[in-house]
Amino acid sequence: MSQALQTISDRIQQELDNLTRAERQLALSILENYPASGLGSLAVLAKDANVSAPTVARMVQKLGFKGYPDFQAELREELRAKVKGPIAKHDTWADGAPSEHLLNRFTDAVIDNIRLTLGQIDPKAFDDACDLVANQASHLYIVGGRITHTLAEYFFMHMQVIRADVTHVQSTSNTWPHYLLNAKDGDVFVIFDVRRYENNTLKLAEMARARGAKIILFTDQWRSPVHHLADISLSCRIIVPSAWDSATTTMLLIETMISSVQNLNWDKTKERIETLEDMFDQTKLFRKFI
Amino acid sequence: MSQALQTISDRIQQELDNLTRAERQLALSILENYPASGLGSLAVLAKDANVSAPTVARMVQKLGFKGYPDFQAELREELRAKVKGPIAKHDTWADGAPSEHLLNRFTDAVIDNIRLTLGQIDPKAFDDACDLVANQASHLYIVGGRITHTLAEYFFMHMQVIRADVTHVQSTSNTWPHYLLNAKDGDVFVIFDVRRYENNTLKLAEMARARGAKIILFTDQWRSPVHHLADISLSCRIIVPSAWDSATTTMLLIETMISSVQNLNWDKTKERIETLEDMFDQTKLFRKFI
DNA sequence: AACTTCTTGTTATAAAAAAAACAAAATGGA
DNA sequence: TCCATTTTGTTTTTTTTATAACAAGAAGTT
Repeated sequence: MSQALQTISDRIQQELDNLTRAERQLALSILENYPASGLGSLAVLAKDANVSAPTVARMVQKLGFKGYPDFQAELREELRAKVKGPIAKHDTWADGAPSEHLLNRFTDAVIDNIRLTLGQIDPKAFDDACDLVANQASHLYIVGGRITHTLAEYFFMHMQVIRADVTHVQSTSNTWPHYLLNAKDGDVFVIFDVRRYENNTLKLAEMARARGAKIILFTDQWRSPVHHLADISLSCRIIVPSAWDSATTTMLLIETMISSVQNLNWDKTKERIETLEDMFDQTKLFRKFI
Repeated sequence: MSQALQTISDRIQQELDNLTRAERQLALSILENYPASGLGSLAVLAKDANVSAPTVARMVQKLGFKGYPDFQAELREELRAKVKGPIAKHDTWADGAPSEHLLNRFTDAVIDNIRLTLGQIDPKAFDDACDLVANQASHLYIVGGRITHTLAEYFFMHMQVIRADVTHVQSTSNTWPHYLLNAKDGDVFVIFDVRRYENNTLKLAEMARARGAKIILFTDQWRSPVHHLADISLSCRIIVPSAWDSATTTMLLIETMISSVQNLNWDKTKERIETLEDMFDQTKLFRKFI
């Protein structure tokens, strides 16, 4: 009955280190849909977490409950207290931090960026871009600038696994003209350029265009001058409460594109991925996929 | 799956007139502690409302449920949806694309990752980490692995501007032991390690720890083994509908930290940035703003 | 008042859920 | 590599839980 100072959620997180692999797997599954998942039957909870029923029973006992029913009773009590409690505990992202905390303000801004970015993106254009990137008939060049080169590299790293004929070009380097010598008609350039826009990148885009290459541009809401040359432009909101701009939304689009391209190329990529799975198997920290 | 537009609470209130005396008594009792009371056992609910068990069974059937378990299942589903909050209710993120489109599914997953990550982060720990990173008295080492090195570099790039004495170490490189020779007691290591966890990174962390350094770890929900050595661990959800894991949430935390550290160091950073801007202006690498 | 209909509760039964007992598998140390 | 220990899963048993069947009671009608 005595509603502890800490919630069951806190308690689980605190004990996370003392739990075994299967128990931790279960614990994370509970937290995933807290507290709803814990209010169903033991068997369903076990199944959702891909562990056996006794594992559930054992874990709740480890957490200090008499048994699963006792665990559920406290969960319900907690829910009851929360609903009754201070009207609508203002929804913040980071529990236990005031809404003025940077964690909350920053996250608000990023969610806003994501919403606005996705809201104005043309799905057709995005799909077209994915098709271009997935097309193994043409060479793929990935171009980043001073700030964006990490994003470019992240994209490059994944593309390298997914397909052949990928090159990472840094526009700030003075070696990039060499790469362009090899560019053929129909090749694809994925260019990253956010403010402050870089002259080198623009020059590179012009020359790529002149050689008949397709250009896909990742830029910000104000759009790099490269967008006049681009076949497809994807602009992301980058405003956050910081002296710097945010790359999080761009990252989201990049990752979505990676996933999409991977699907498009699945037959050809399969083996490469299987190798990757083998790598996962090597770590003993995860259960094999069911 | 089809979560009705109206909640069960609405449904009960709407049916209130068609219910008998005992049933109404029960209905009001349910609404009293909604939804917690409905998530317990039928018998307890009956007792709390001073009605018999069959009355409960009969009423939920009158409300259109197959039986009490069915009623509970919907209650849990409702709770689940409510916890996710209004942000998740966003039917589609990309206008003009069906909800099955990868853009929408991927964004859903990322928002979920952000929500769950922020929900379990300890703001105090985060602030402490920022303080450590901001402290210019100690040298700052930033460590990335095979996959995470782009994140590490992104963080490094910003830290380089904000403060002095920053080093970027790649744990996959075989030169990192040299860096450790210089590490002193009290120095700070920011380490990135997500699955599959890298042995090199663990070794590096052990040695850093042995030399008396503080360790801040960015990892995933399953937590790299480094977390046993870390003073502060920040774990991010990374699950997305893709063969790859998502770094977007980690990026969000990194950027928030950058912003926070920048604020903490503002007096000292101000000049650095101004100097840097001058240098860039002179090299004409960039266009002017806007 | 007596009959009918509708509501409610008690008891009995069937279904399910949780826990215990046991066996297999994985892990860690010598 | 082998053995001891821990962890995990399967099967069985016990308990709990929901519902069905039935009976008592209340309300309303003629």
